Amino acid sequence: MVMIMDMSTRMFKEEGWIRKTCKVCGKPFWTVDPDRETCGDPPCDEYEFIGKPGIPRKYTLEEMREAFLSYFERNNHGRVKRYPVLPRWRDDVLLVGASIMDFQPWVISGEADPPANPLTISQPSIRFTDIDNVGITGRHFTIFEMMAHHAFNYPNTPIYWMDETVEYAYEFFTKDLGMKGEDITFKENPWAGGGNAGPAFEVLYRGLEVATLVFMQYKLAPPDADPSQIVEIKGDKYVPMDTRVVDTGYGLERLVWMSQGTPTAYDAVLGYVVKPLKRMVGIDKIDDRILMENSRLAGMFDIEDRGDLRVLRETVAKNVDIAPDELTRLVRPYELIYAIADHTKALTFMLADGVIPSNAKAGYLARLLIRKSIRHLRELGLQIPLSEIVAMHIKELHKTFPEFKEMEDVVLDMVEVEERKYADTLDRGSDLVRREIERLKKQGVGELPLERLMLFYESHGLTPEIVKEIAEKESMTVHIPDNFYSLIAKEAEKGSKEEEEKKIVDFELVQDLPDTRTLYYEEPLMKEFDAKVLGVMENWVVLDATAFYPEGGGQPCDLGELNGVEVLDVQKVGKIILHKVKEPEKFKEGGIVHGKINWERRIQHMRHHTGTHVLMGALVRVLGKHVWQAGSQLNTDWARLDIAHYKRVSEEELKEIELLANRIVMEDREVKWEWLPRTEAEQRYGFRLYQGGVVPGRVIRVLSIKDWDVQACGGTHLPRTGLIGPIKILRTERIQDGVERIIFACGEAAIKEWQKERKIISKTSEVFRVPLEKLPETAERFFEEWKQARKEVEKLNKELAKLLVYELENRVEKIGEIEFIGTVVEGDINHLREAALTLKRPKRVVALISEDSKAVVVSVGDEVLQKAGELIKIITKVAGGGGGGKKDLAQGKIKNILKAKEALEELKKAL
RNA sequence: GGGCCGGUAGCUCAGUUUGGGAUGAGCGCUGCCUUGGCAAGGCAGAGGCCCCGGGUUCAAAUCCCGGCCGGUCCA
Repeated sequence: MVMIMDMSTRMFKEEGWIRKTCKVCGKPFWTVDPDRETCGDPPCDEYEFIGKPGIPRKYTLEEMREAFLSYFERNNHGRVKRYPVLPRWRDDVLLVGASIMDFQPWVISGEADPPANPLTISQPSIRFTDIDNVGITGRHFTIFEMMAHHAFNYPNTPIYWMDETVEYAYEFFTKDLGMKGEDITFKENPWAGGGNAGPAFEVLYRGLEVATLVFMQYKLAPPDADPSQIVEIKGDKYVPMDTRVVDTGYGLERLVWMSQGTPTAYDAVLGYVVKPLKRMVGIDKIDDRILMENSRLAGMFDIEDRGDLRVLRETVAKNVDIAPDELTRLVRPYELIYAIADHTKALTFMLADGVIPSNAKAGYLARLLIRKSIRHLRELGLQIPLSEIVAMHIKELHKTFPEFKEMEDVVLDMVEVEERKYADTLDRGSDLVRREIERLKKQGVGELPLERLMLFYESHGLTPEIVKEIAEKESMTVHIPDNFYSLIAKEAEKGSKEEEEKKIVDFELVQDLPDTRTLYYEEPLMKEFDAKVLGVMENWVVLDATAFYPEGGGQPCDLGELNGVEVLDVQKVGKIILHKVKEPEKFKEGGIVHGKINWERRIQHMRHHTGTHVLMGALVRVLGKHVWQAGSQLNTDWARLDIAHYKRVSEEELKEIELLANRIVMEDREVKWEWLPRTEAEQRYGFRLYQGGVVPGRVIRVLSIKDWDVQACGGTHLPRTGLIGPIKILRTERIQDGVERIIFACGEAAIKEWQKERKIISKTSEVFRVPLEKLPETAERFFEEWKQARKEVEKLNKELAKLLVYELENRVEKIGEIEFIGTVVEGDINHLREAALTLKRPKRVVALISEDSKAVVVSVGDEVLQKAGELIKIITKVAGGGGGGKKDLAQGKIKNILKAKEALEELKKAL
């Protein structure tokens, strides 16, 4: 069944709107203008506001945002602060690309309350899909603010739906902004994405899409869905949702642009970067006519590769009657400046919100923006640091986003570090290219093969443009195909393979049992307890209550015994806890059991867990607020904490962190935990809560160390930091670009580490027979002397070889024309080879066999017909072993030294 | 998370394809010669666990497997 839906809203009926079909694209749309024939969306219509704004007064970004938010506030919507662009509350997307993503999945599923309902927000959103269009089309951004009003219609509490949504939009546009109602069209265009779908309107005005109104009411159908409920949208099967959501998106930048009528949206909203850059470049002033024609046509284009761009250039050039090359020369600097302004803005948000540049995930996207921007600056011939441009954004935007000021130092440092890294990459790369060219030239190749070009990009980060620049200086031609990057993508596809699915044990049997009471939360120091058996499945026992902590959140499960029977594993399924026991037959439903926890193990887990939080607080304070937990794993005798950080942690910093963490221990601070509704916890403590990753559930457990650290955490903790005992940092590792691993030990484990270290040191000093403090210099001296001795041996070997040579010179036998030296001597392979090579003469064959090392060497002079590699086979054939080599020298080893003489005789015969 | 590239003298790298010999190259370093002094040049010399571990082989910098470290592209 394909979705057919009546989309005639109250306003359309009462105000006499007409439903028409676009004569170009064939899609249905609503208008009050009886003469209108097209839907209003490019390319069916083109921009009509360039040079003649479609909104009576000019708005700045701040003014437009405020106009929108306050309109909806006046209409009973709660105003909500923006969310970070790095979505800490979910792990299925890298960046926030729409306002609705703030409320997925918890609010939409009903597990968390919306911060207000209905609500209004302006959410900075980042999308990379159109990155190649940015700067060129005039309307695409990698970052934009999606202004929105959302209503969450939960099953029994409807807020509002289609009628009201359309009316709000229309009233805001016409009354508050003064847009002309007859030029507004509502185009019907069902929407689907992120597992949800529903009918939607695109709101179009003078050739520009200014808003999208989505009525989310379907979700992807589960495999067991009732067939009568299924609807099909854009080829996928959906079923109705319990919660229907009004999901709108108004383009803040586009509305500002509409009000200013500038040639591009970038001029309207990024002037504070665009203007100074134009000044610095000393850009040619272009005829407005060319600029506007370019914008008008670019607005209808979607650039996917260099071929598309060429078509755009040719079309514009024809219309304004200049050569395409001339047009490119004029327009290109503008495009570069626009792209830089946009990219650095997206970067500012990402870095300030905690993205660390790296070679993976969101961090890679940050690096991508940095490198693209640097290349654009190069192309412009501008030699200013990228951080300077980022600083411009912070200066402009901190009034609206005060958090930028707080992060400024770290953000600018990250950009500088990245800039240096890229400079290194380019330096290394251009050396590589030059060497490769030299090689190719020697082979007489005049053009760089495509395969090399791709290798330079994929393995060394050199774009074809940069390679071309270097190559042409060395007079080597380079041809870059229009679809270069598509070729790379294809290449990448070949390598990717399906990921193996993790196997989860089927615990469906426990579905009907009640939730297990968690005694380890109620009484964290409980070592023994009594409970009732609710069920036994295979070798798993379920109780009504337990003090056994099940594996989770990086903390391993507790071990111990139930009624004296060993507990091997403890797992959690939903809210039911299962104990795997050695002898399940000893348990029966309804029985009472006495549980005993292996306390030595558990207390170490608690020390390490609370210690992790203490350490985290120290890391943030010493390294900066960008530091986030990227994972952690506790064990009995050590623990590790992975953190996002953009450079290696220095020895100095480590000392400071360790000291600070131990001070917090010694201050014996209070550790508290409480259960809070998700939204309330987020609003009180911010997203810093989600250090340990996303936590599920309507209420979440918040763990705080007084004035030091607050996190959502389900682990078991000590009530005071003093109980942790010493915290000892063992070492750090860089597990990935942008992620540092800190390995440490707490409590008894820390003490054991110290004892282990002392043992290593005392053992070592015993070996060297010197006091501890003399160890470094002694080790160094020994190493030096060892190297010296090795050299001495080498030298002596050469001396011995000389002696041998001297002796052997007298043992030449004549076999026809050929001189032959064949004898059994002493020495290792190096020794023999040295002698054989020194003895080599044009008409001479030398064959030496070592008595002690069984090594064989044969050297053959230039004027001898046989090859050394063949001659040595004669020896190994007789005396066993093997060997081989080239024409003039062969080496090998024999098995039977007693046959050495016989072998040499055999060889002699062959000459 | 996956793919690709790399790790040899203090530094930048040849050599790895096809296993056999580190005369390795340039820069830097030390000494001497030339010079009034400097720049520069000439001569001589020092400096290598060929990333680590295992395997194959008579033989591994070189081939295979594993690990560590660095770089890079993609999602």
